[in-house]
Amino acid sequence: MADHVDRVLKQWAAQRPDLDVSPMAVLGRLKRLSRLVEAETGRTFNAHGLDAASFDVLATLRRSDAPHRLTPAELMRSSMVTSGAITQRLDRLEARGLVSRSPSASDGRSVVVALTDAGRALIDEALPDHVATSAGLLAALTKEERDTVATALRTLLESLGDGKG
Amino acid sequence: MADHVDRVLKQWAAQRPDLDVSPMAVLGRLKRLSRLVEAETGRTFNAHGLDAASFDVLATLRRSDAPHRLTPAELMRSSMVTSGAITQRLDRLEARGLVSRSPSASDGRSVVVALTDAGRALIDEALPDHVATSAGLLAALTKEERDTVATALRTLLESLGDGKG
DNA sequence: CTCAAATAGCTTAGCGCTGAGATACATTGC
DNA sequence: GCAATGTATCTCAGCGCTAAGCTATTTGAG
Repeated sequence: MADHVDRVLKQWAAQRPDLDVSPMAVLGRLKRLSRLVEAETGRTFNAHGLDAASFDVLATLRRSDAPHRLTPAELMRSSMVTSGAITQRLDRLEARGLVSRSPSASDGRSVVVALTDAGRALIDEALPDHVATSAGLLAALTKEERDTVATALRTLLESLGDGKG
Repeated sequence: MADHVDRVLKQWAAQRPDLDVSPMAVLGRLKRLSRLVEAETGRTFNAHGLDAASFDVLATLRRSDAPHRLTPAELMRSSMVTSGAITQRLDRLEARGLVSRSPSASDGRSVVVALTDAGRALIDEALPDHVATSAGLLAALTKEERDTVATALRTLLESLGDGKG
């Protein structure tokens, strides 16, 4: 029973026995799994005329309190992409009529992004599918295993400063 | 004690209590952690004049049996990127004199990619740094926790077909 | 042997993101 | 009140990747 990373670790043990490459057992799998998960969830997004970037923005708006409005700066902090990326994501979503931009009343520099009715309808339609896809991706683990992994990943995220950012 | 994903889960519980979003406790953290790890390891690569893509190719060659030769197709299967991406990665590495391409003796369609002396020197210099960075990223977990996570991630990868591919 | 199907590698248009920088407005310290 | 600093958003050139498609070669079924 060996996955790709097991083979990689074995190769390193043969070629560089002086190095302790055990961190790769976690980080190598994290990277590969992340890619596979992105590919699979991406298919669900596509089925609803979306991609991961658009879904990310719509879902972030949707889960914020009604009336589902956030500024580009808030979207940026939630998404881990640069301000330029948010501008472009919003350009695309606005062109499709899924979000609206209006000037902020309280801050002359800022903009308020809101879900339109069409945007809200689309994300509410895509969400259950996305959740089902996500559950399917984790089906190989028991609930206890999922909790253990979630807890460990949270510990790592907190140690890296995610949570205050 | 709450990280970004805890807040997201709480928002979903308030906005869509009908959905079981618990898979996001794992997948949301996987995504964020993956991004943070990429950013941090990327800094180490940069410090050696590399990026993740170049390091990936050089490391894959380096850990294969001496004389560290692989075909583009083998590099492609190891890296989870398309053949076009491999062509371009090799173009860049070849231009810098870090790898060489020569026609395969046994298959007229194929090419053999080899680490040059300079390429091998560079990857051998960068590797210990990368391993140290990787270990640092996991410092918040005990060895037992790291093993538990690695095992769970392997289970997931195998369930998704990684390992036979 | 032959020819259709599979495989290897390369090409290129288009895409989303980054990084650097510009502009406008807000806040802070004096 | 005002200058200096910080913040919010947008712009855009450049980058690496994908997807689709091309050529050349190998494989395998009949």
